[in-house]
Amino acid sequence: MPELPEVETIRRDLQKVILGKKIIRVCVHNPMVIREPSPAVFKNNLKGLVIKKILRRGKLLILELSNGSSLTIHLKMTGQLVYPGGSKNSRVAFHLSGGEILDFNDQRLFGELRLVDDWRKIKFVQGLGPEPFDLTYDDFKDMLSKKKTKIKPLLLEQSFISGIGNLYAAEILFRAKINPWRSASNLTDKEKKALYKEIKEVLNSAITHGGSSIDDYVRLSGKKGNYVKFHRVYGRQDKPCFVCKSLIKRITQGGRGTYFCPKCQR
DNA sequence: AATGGGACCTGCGCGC
DNA sequence: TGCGCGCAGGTCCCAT
Repeated sequence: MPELPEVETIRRDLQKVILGKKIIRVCVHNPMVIREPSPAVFKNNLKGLVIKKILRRGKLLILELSNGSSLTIHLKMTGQLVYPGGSKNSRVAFHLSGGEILDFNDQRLFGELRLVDDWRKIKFVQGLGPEPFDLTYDDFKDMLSKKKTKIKPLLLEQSFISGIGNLYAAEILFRAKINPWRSASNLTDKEKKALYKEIKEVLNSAITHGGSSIDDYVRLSGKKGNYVKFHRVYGRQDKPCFVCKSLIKRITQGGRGTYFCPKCQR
């Protein structure tokens, strides 16, 4: 489940190997993942364009191209980018100059590829909240005080803050010692400060270690990310807390699994 | 505004 | 062995 750290890891990986390469040909093996324009136009218009810049906004990957348009990629749950690729199971294969292939794989077909004139105008992008690393503490504090929502679902809201998903929300709240049921506006200043600090630290550390390879996520090379060994709560239901030995709980909030330590997180 | 549910998909692990 | 079911969670959409 690629979240900000996984997408940023892929962005950095891509930057090292495909920047400046030309898209020679696009093979669409499953048109479902191409959301705009039509698959035929998508294929045709990408041909001959050079990859000029590789950006990330929230969990969205953006490849800016030589004619000013952009290829945007949302991996959703099971999307992967692999290079050098060439897998028979890929959904879309981008043949690049130099002879190698960039594969877009996606088991569950939730992923979204778009070719757009201006990525900033995509509805999804317009709805995104601030990037965690651009956010000042004062702004964050204000944002929290205006929300009565439970803090865990709030962290998942991309319009509130962009890039955090189910896994990192759990890890961040554990490290900030905040119970997932707490209301955002009721957090103490100390808790808000801890939360602000842990959002940056957890995401940063996860990027440093190449993201968390659970389920389908792999880096561009196909290798796994190493952050799973730093997980404190995610996926650790009924296992002892690393801090206090209480058993980690799994509850459901807004239809999503939430892992936490009932003793450390009050 | 907050909250809950279903939809999109598919493979996996479970119980029978 | 094999079948059906629930589950995983990013995002959108609808209902309350």
